[in-house]
Amino acid sequence: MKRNGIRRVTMSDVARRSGVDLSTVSRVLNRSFENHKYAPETVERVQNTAGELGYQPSFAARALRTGKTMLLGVVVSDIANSFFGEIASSLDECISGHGYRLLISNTSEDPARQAGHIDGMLAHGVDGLIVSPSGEDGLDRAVEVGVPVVTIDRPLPGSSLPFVGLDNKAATHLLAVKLKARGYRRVGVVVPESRTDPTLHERLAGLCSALEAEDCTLSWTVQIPPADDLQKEVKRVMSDKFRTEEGLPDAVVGLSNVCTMGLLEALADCGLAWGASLGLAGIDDFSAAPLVRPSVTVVRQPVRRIAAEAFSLLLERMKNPGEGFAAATVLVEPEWTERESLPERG
Amino acid sequence: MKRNGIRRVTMSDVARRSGVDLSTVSRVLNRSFENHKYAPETVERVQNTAGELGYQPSFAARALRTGKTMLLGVVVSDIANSFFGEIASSLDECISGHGYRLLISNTSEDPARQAGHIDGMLAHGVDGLIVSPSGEDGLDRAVEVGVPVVTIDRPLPGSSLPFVGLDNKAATHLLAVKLKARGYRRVGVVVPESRTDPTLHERLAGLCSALEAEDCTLSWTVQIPPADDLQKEVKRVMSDKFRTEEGLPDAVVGLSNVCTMGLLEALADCGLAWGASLGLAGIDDFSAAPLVRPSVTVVRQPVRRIAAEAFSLLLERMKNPGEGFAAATVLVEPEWTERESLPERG
DNA sequence: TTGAAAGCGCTACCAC
DNA sequence: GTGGTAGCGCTTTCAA
Repeated sequence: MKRNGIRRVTMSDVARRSGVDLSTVSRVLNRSFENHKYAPETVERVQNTAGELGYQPSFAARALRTGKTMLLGVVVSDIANSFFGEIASSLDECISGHGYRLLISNTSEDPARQAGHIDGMLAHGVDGLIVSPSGEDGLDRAVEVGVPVVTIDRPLPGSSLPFVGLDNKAATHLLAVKLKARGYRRVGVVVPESRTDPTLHERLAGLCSALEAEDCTLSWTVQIPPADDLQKEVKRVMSDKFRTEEGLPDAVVGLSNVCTMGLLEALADCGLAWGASLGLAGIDDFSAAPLVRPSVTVVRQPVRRIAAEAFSLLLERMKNPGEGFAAATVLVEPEWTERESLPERG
Repeated sequence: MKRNGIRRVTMSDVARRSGVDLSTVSRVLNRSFENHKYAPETVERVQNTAGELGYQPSFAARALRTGKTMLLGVVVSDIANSFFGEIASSLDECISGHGYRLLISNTSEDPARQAGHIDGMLAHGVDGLIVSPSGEDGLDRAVEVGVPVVTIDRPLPGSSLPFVGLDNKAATHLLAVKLKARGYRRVGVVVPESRTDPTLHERLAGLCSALEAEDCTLSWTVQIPPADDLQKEVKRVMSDKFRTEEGLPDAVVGLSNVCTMGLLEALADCGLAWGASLGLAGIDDFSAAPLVRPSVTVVRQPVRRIAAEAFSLLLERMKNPGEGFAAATVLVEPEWTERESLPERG
């Protein structure tokens, strides 16, 4: 193969140069010594010339032969979101040592784009797929061609795909218990309205019933319609609400990190202080949470664990292709991250 | 090719099913009609059967033949950093419509890992590479095999690789002028000490001379030694400094987003208010900047433009392989982002 | 312990 | 307008 006039070093170059057969080179370099006891001197000679020539295997050729590309597809809604950034970073760590590489794509919550990206990744022959699904589009194709898929962050409704994500029930329960224990009775909630992310409904429903169980009242729920810049939209809507409405609940809760950030902006915008007078908490951490004053108490998702579990599930499925795996759902426990915005109520 | 017992649909399947030759299918599906006027009915038949059969091209096979994989390698120090997250997201947007996919890797500022990742990406046959270099390791290999490289964020010292990044001179000049104009005379600076990122030296040197030109004084410079969690390290070091030292400068400046965030933590930690009494500004925006009170005025990097310029440079080089390109350096202009932390001095 | 050769799916050159 | 075919670089079965 020539590219730009520079011919890449191939196995047959190494073979010719070291006076052995192509297949010998292949076996030596792939240390498939199980069935082939090569003379130590042959091994050494081949390895040396490979080194001298600067031989690099061609994954494309290997993929064509073996059907394995050592490529993992990662499809998320927004890689610029710190949550997915950390997921990507953790996955990168997980795969090192396994020889895989990460193919990453954004869907922007657009099912059509998701389908396109999954199709593209399948065409590239990814060995496995980690998807934070914005709808079911494209996923069936993957299953059809036998590529293992693990979903993360939010399950795909009605699907039996393996899933790894936060235990939202536990998270909302934790939140409700803390709110109650600290004397907050009437709480307001803000949540994005999303057709593609059932997690948000789950959190909302979970918080509702958990609050009820704790004898607390859900003063109001604000659903933020989808928007290009969701955080700004939250700010806008909530600023309006804070300005026009009489009375505040004891505490407000953001059900996703973007929500809580928008909420923060709205509060500041309206000159409302949070903390002692108005409790504030969120689900999902964000980089500004420890920086603002009072700093924001949140229920954290153990991001690195989510990534690790997802990879391990995927690895298992890639190693045993075609096996019938039981539906797997790994719910990771939330982590209470105490900061200043939800103090004991005076 | 079988994978997991599921045979993928190939061109010859389509050919057989539609009663034409394999090569016809190839040409029809690749719309290489330039030299081949096919009968409309043939075209339609082929396209239909391809659709029915659910044919998906194999990029591996195509790559083996053509030497193009439609894969772009992105090597950065930390994909979890919002700067690189946005870069990745912007690139993802840029490539859509060009058919490329993104292969992303973290180096954690480790030259050895960088070399490993670049090698791996070359083995996968990436058509081009976008690198935020942590040293020169591995880059020569890419150049050797003729794969175009564009560096971003920080140039590789002594290298003629094309580069796209912030105009640091302009950024520090802007900062100095604003400081002066608003009555800040003595300024303290905090900057990470890095062996792999010349940008930071450049910013420091730039700010030094710009301040001098404006008749301002550099009260102190704190260099933060490399650490696992740099932000925490900044916080630690600066908290110490603020607590033990008498007197404060008129303003403090963080030379990277992580620095400014750590600075923020340190100030809060020491009960120091920024804004009116102590000016605060930073280079490089971060999500918490508009959220804290007073919100933090920064010199922003036009991230999306950096990504777009880098891609366009790369595209040009990929399209004209082997051409001798003049060394290209694209310096993008900083954007003054006015917020509250650097008011006119009373 | 090593060699020969088939063939993965595709593109592109040459024929007709 | 369409068909035939070589071969990209590699793994792997079969033979020796």
